[in-house]
Amino acid sequence: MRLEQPKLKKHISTRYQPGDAKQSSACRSCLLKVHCQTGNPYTGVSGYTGGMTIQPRALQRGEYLYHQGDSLQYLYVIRSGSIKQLFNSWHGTEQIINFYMRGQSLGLGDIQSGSHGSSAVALETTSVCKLNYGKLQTLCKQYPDLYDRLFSIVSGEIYHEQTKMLMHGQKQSEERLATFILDMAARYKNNGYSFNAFNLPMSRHDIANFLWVADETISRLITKFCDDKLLEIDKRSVRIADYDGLLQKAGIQPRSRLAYVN
Amino acid sequence: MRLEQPKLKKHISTRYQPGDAKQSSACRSCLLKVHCQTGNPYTGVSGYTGGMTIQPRALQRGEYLYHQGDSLQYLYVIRSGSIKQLFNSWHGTEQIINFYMRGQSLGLGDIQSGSHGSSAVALETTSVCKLNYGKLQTLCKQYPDLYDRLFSIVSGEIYHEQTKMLMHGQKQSEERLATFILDMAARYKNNGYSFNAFNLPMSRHDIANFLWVADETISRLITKFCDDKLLEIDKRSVRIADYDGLLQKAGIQPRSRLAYVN
DNA sequence: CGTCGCCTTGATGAACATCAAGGAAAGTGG
DNA sequence: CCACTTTCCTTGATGTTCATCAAGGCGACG
Repeated sequence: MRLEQPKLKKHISTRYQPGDAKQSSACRSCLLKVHCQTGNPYTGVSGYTGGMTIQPRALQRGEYLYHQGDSLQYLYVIRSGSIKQLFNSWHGTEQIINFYMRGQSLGLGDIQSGSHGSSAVALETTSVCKLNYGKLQTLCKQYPDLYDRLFSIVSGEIYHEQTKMLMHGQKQSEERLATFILDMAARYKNNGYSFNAFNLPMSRHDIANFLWVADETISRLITKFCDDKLLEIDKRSVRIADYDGLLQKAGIQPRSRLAYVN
Repeated sequence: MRLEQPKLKKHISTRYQPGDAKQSSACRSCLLKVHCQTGNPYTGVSGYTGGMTIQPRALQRGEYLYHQGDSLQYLYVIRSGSIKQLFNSWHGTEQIINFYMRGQSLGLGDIQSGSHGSSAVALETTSVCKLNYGKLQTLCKQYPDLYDRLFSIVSGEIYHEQTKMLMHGQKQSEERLATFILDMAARYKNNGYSFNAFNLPMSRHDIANFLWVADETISRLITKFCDDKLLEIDKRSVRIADYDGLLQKAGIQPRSRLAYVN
């Protein structure tokens, strides 16, 4: 009794080349994934996709993707680089709520209210795809499978937020920092990079703000971790020297929930 | 070219009586809302609804609705009572992630993984509606508007989680407790109760756990708030004596984001 | 070279955890 | 009904973690 859904996969097989370099790792976890035509030869064609476009200009360090209070026009997915999500309270203080890295989506928490409840600022040169939310809704009506996928992603975001809570709930700041570093490592690993040697995109100050400790405390802890031969850090480049030791400091079991926070 | 959507409102007008007492305040924010037939005379009829049913037996204090690790079968909406969401870490400690009160949904963060990442325990005698997730998906395919509604709710949950983070990010435990109490007040108000006199459903121990402070600290702060004429507390019954004073202690502006945390 | 931003290190003090003891209310069994 | 335990909460004394204040190092950049 129902009309058949448009045959999505067939379209893809003719129009979208999975081998396309630009579609690779950053897109694996993207919410539009199979519907996306950015970076493939058919970008210009207006068809069943068209919701997703690459933001033409990359953001520079410190630049805002959107401001707290802006109305929600787009959702964003990070192609490369990283972004901090921050909340400005009325008495002028800033609180970093999240760090987003490539493949992650921004704005999902602002759908209900229709406006951005916090700001997004690039930590480094960052390129994003943007996705008109109105068009996304239309697209979803056409392809209910996309709805399911979106659902899964948004649900995952809740899970992620709650897991982050667990990290912050660790009372010792030492535990929190260790968990944070392990989480960063896990994220780099997820993106196909080395998990035991990477560059932190954020400043010490940002880390301190995010972990709710004083800047000086982060500094001290980092030197302590180095003294204890857990890490080797030169400015923002990190090498994990003793993974198990870090796990122990973090007080977490290898494959527990906290092993992947952000 | 597309089949018409089933005319939902028509069905409702004949089958569902909005005046039904059992459908009142607890259901206002429920995710199924208009699709729900619990508590109306047609409950037994298998029709386009049927995803949502009332859990026959109410939970008693301390009873588990589900356990961490259980596979996700249902989403739940609280009809009356309250529930704490808690995470058990491998070294045996418990961390309360959330308190849920009537009208709120449980399990949304567990959709992606397909299993409950934390447990849900009743704080008092609690009645819930349960909602088979598989059926919900089917229902959504039939009524895309339901999808949009669900989406909004899940997005709101992210927003809510992030706002909770802001509360926890307040460094002084005094601020956190004040924010917590104001939040409880706001929730009672939302449910149609008095906002300046209510009963806390959770123990001091639970509050302490949730706010990441020692039990003794909560005790001391409460007596301090009473001494300062901000509150009058007898066991679990709270009366807010000085609302503005509490706001000031919490360090928040009347209608700011933190005014409604949970 | 000087200035600025970012980070580090040291000294001090405050907030809060921990340890310890006891009170009040509620349940339990006689 | 009364002892009895148990749970939950309160209050006090002490110690530790971490914020704050202060100073200086170091690379980047003009």
